[in-house]
Amino acid sequence: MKYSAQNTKKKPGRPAPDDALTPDAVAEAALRLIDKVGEENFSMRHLGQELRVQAMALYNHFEDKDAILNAVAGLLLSKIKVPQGNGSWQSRVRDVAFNLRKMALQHPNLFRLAMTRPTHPRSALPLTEAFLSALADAGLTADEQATTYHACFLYTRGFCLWEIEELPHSRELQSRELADIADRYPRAAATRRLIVEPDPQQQFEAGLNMILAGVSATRPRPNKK
Amino acid sequence: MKYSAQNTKKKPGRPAPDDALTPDAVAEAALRLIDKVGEENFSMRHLGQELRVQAMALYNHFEDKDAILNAVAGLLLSKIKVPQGNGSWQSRVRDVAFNLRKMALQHPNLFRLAMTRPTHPRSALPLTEAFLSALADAGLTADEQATTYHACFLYTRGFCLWEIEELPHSRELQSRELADIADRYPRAAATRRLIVEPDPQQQFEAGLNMILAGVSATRPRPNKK
DNA sequence: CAACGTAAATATACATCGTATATTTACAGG
DNA sequence: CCTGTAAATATACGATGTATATTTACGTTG
Repeated sequence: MKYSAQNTKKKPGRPAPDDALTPDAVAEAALRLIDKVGEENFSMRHLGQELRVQAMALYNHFEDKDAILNAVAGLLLSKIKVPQGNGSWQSRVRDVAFNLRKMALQHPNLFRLAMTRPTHPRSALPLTEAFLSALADAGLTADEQATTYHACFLYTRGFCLWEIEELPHSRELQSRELADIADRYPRAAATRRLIVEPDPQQQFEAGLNMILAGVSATRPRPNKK
Repeated sequence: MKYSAQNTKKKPGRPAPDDALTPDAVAEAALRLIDKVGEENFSMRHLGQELRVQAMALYNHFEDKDAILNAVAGLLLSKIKVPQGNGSWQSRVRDVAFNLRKMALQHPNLFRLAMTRPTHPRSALPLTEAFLSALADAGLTADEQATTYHACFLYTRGFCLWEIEELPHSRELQSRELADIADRYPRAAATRRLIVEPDPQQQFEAGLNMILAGVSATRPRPNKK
């Protein structure tokens, strides 16, 4: 079911000011389209059609497709709400991580894009800052903050990508194959079920808690706020 | 610089048994090719040329391109050596993680493929088993093993992908942009340097140790071996 | 040993993709 | 009003994955 031609018979040439595209409009439309159809089904022609425009018109506003994807990534990151800190530093770290995961679950087709693009350092800064502000309150040195932030972020991102992209496939794995596996790797097969079957939210929280416990263990007397 | 036609003038028809392709030969060639040129420059025609064969010949041995990529992923995973356990459970977990990272650094163009494809559960089993055997010796319950394994694995994979795919880009970020960043997010900018500049090996180890410390903290009295 | 079915290759073709280039149009500034 | 230019269309090219048709020679069977 290819997207049909829908009789776009527009004359070439400069459009009326109100009908003109803007980079923002292009980026927003691209975001909505990818959200709907996934990145692998997103093409310049497809996006053009969504905007009632030929594909090449988009190149007046963006260098190439890559630039559009970068813009989409930045746009999505800018929409993540970062909680202003209340409560213990642990619960603030958790809040940030939970917000990230919430975005992942709401926009599974956009999450990888948002977390992967080079735009990332720039637009993810509020998020980073929220993480670090919590870790600073834990009394960590700058070095420890860096390591801890990195570990928490990588874990959170990795878990969300796993939950979105791998868990669904894992769940439909044939029991035939599972039996085959269980023969030679009994422990791995059993563990597989313990990872795939339980509530992901709890799994996520348990892993994050483990990291936070490691932080506390390394540095047993944090500053009281 | 497109790969040139190199005068492949072979007659159609069934080849001599010695000249015939095999699925294994195709998968190995694909692995080598992707290792060299990266997944995004890997095409059926390109692979065919490597094997002195038209692209369509490959479809006699694999369903489609996706199936070839799956085979490559499995092939690479099967080549990872898993250390048989010596030393404390912590050092055994570290060994497995280090082996994974070693493979990542040796084959940066193949690592994402290997870690992403659905083949994963099947071929990664020896690796999983090695992780779990160490965690079992730590005295963890099956549930705890599952959570811990998952956290360690996600962290390791996430770190390696970051090191391979993001760190290089981060390092060439313009100082102009950095200054811009430092104004509004001083903490994040400072942390960025602490993450991007130090030795990745030490960073990786520090993060992993943090997780392992969390495990020990949660369960302070492991079984002695 | 000849006939034949079929496995494994080539040959050709198509839709789709990103995008380079050329053309067209209408607004904006002198 | 004239004109330069911004923003659109139109067209075209090279790649890509792969469906389909064709060709060839191996292996089997009479």
